[in-house]
Amino acid sequence: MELAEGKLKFIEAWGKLGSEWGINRTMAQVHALLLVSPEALTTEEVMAELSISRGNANMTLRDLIDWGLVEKQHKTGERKEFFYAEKDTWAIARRVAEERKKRELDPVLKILSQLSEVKGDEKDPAYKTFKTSVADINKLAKNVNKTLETMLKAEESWFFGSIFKIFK
Amino acid sequence: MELAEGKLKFIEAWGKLGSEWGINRTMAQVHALLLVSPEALTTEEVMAELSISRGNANMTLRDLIDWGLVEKQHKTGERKEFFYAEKDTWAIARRVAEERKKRELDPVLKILSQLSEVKGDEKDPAYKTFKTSVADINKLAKNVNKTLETMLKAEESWFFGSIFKIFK
DNA sequence: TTAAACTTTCAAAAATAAATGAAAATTAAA
DNA sequence: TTTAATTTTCATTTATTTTTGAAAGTTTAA
Repeated sequence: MELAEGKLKFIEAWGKLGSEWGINRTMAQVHALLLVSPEALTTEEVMAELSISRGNANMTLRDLIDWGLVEKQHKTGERKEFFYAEKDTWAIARRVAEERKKRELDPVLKILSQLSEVKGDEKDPAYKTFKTSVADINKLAKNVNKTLETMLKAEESWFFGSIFKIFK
Repeated sequence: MELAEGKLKFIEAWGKLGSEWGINRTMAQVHALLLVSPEALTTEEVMAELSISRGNANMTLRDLIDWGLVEKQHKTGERKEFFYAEKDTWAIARRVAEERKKRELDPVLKILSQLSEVKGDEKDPAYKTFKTSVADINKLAKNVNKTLETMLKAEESWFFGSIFKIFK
């Protein structure tokens, strides 16, 4: 396979994966494009490579910056802004994990703890099932939360190394 | 908070979480409803509780069965079908992990291994960056894959217990 | 200043995903 | 069988998400 073809395949695959995980397809594609670009790209270049509009490119790049996955660069003598993607995969994974934890897991943990307070008739099967399900999910969510917190602090080799040491 | 209100909050939260993770909101809500129901429900009951159409209820329930999260039950003397959700949270997490691994991670691993074969000019920065990014993502994906495989085999207490023993 | 280069915004359009509901298909009791 | 109950299908409709593109805003060089 040629580089050009591989690049297209990579962008396509990353976009598909993103959309399956609730991330806008175009955003994932722009990220993929920047990931395989040695140099920072301009908005124009992103627009041209992916055939997307200026507005779309601009908003998507801004979102990627908000996620901490891309940074703006300025080149001396150049008026335009350049966009460069963080290349360290483990850092990317941590950024995504951190952001989604903050946006999604933390709110869910809050709601679950409220739902743990629901009072009712201990004889009522509906109440008992509710209680048990909420308690179980709460326990799992807290374990996931603790694991993520560990991951956010860890180096990749340490994190996976330690996991596999245990489960070998 | 009352049971009725808590139930609504739970269904709403589960639906929102689902949609953030690429799962149809209604499907997550039906799952939530069944999770807190001590008894198996009929299609009619699901339709009424969530105010959704027959077609939607039918398709959603079928999808949940495909995911292995819900099973059909038949009651003697009853013509209708009843739907019951697996209540063991760890089993649910494993089912979801297994299914998404199969549907999403496995195809990505396959593409990444193809992309590892891309040939090009070692002096070309575009080629070098492509190679490095693909190799790094491949490594991470394989580690995630191994961790998932471990999780699929493990008991919850063992899995998290072992992780926290290491990271204490 | 001013004017060209560049970035951002956002209402409208297009694309995509999900839901409806009535008809067709299936099932099982009479 | 026949028929009534129940489930499934799927063309249409509705809702949601994403993209466009032109206008407004901003920046910087002359």
